Amino acid sequence: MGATKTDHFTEKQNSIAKMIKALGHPARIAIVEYLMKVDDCICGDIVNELPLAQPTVSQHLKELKNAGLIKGNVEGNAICYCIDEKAIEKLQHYFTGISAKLKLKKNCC
Amino acid sequence: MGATKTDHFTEKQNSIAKMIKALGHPARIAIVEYLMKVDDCICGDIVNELPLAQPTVSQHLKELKNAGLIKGNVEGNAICYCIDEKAIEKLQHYFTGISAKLKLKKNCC
DNA sequence: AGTCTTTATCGTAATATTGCAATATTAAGT
DNA sequence: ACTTAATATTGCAATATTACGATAAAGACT
Repeated sequence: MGATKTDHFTEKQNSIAKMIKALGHPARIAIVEYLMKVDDCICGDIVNELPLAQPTVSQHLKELKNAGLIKGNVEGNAICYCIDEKAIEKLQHYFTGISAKLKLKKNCC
Repeated sequence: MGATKTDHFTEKQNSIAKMIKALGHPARIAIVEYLMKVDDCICGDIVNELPLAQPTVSQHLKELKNAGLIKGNVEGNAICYCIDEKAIEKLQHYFTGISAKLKLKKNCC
């Protein structure tokens, strides 16, 4: 085995898991945090910022993009990557929802 | 290679990535969502709820516990697993923080 | 056209994850 | 002590992820 059995779970569960999984790596957290504080978002700057080789960073960016967490814009020679605000909001709402429901519940442990 | 280079990132980045990663699997999302809506949280019920074999579920529970997302309480013969509210809140705050900062910024893409 | 710069892709090695059958462990009930 | 029930651990096969060197692709510049 080794492959996740996605077909046994709901669309929603798979979809949210995919987004969350994309952020489940320190390099990708670092990328998002960098994009958050910077005004122009050039790929090359990200490569310089991270302690990883250029192909590795490129791969991480691809995964973030694939999960819908960032968007890429061709800017002449370079590429400008930005956080997709809506995706982050989706995650925020997901956790806010869980938190709210937990507060209405008495936890047994 | 194949191993994440955690030593090149900050403690915070590694720590949040670890929590997020633990949720980045539909089975573990399903477990958390199940624990959220149910009043007693017996391991056996989770096994029955999920479309996975008992050892697999046990492993997922272990990962969630290891990441601090759930707590386990021995309840006689069975084990009661509950969501750790504080962990979820931490995640909620993390995403709320990003969202808030993004709103103060003009995104270029 | 040739060159430089920037980013992506390919190929591959190392490691991690997923999933399960078999087995072990632990506590309860008899 | 024996048996049953619930959960964990072990061992292993299949697959995925991470990382990077080498190379390709695409646009800018001369």
